Amino acid sequence: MPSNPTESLNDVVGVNDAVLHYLDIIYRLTQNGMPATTTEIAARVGVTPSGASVMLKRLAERSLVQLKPYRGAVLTPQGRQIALRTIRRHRLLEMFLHQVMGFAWHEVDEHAHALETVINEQFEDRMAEMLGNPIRCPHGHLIPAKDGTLPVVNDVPLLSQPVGTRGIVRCVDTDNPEWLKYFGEQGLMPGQRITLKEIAPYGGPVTLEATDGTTIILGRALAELIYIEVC
Amino acid sequence: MPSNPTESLNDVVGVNDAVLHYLDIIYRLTQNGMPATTTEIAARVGVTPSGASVMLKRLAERSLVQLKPYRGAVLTPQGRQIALRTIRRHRLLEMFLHQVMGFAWHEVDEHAHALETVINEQFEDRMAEMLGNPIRCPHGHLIPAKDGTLPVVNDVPLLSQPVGTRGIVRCVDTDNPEWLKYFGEQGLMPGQRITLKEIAPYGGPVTLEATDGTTIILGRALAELIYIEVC
DNA sequence: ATCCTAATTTAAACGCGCTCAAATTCTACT
DNA sequence: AGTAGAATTTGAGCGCGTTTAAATTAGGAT
Repeated sequence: MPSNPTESLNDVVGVNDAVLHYLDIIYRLTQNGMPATTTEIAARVGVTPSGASVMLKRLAERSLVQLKPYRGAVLTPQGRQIALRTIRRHRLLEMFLHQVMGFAWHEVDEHAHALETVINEQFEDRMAEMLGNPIRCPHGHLIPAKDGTLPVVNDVPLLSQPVGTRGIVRCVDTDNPEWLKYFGEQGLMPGQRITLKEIAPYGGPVTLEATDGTTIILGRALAELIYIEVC
Repeated sequence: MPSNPTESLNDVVGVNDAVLHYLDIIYRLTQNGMPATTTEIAARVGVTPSGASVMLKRLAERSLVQLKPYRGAVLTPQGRQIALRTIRRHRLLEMFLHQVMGFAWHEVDEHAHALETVINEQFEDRMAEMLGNPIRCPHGHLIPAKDGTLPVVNDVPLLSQPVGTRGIVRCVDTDNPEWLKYFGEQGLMPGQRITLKEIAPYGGPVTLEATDGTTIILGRALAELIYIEVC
């Protein structure tokens, strides 16, 4: 039983759940501009490095990734396009699960991951329509358009800004449910207006102030996940 | 990558998408009280009879079906329970897709089929809650409760009734999208009040009258799919 | 009772994604 | 430049669901 009953782009080369998962992960890992290493990919997919190595070779044969042996992998334009479609579906699903079905923002990633490779284009379109073509998922990640283009935004890392900066939280860049839950409890989610009050030296805590005057103190690791739009 | 990230009942014996699909189909085929034959099962799953035969043997080893060689298969209590859960999810999904997402009733089966094995219990519960614990899918099929029990209803086959009977359509027993579309165009869907006007002899057409006085003439094959509650 | 045909099962093999163990290649340090 | 240690790839093999082709069985017609 072939597992993936999807359309168009997919069956060009016999793409299935596993392939989509790899492409998705490689896309994320290469967003910093660097090739993704076999070991990194293996860790994310939850597989032995040797297993990932074999799979990467297959993806390369199908022209979905560009592979330099011992040097890591990058997506080809075709691979990137497929990855972007999966990511679009994932983030639309997260939005749908949150807005329509009322799941908490730290719960949506798990469900979306399970569903992203089995829904089809009609389902994708219906969600987008119901949600008014959102450009961000609940965590603030950008939702690629159907043609693979990404919306242009002004997000900057909170910690790239000088103390005193005021802005609106736009993205909390993690899928970790515990962290998300904690962020939520602190009121730190997209839309929240904050002022950067203090950055303690030597990797120390970061102090923020919310609109209502509440003071929020975060460890450096968490603060690094926040992106804002300065205003 | 193991494909089925579900819970409880499933991983008792290593149940996955393929197994769920088989159990679902065997449940449907055995509803008439007769064992399901290998060829029937193979046809529904979309697989060679030999393939189905092998798979059935495996299901029997796992005590999910009771198999008499050359005589057909029946679900064990355990197999039936798993099948009922999949069917519950399938029909809840159909209801969700129809009521919440606005898909037409002839479109929902396809989507539900793709999703039924990947959603988890939390998702199932959320749908049931949003829909107010419905007991029927959009076509009128019964939705098993979480404990596997089926609601008790008074559905009878339309054609088991004498001419002149008045009743409410409760179930249109097909998943065929074209037929469903046609039924819908005739206004024949659950809830519609109808009167059985005439049954032409020798397998001829069946004449109905809707509440608004409209006359509907159906071929015998389609009429046999309709179940009503007499009133 | 026997035979024919259709249904079913078995046997051998395949594709895919995976693991473990061994071989290879890269990289950084001396 | 040489080499140790880490990363990566290769090779052998497995599990699962599948297919094709061959063997077996069931059950009605004669």
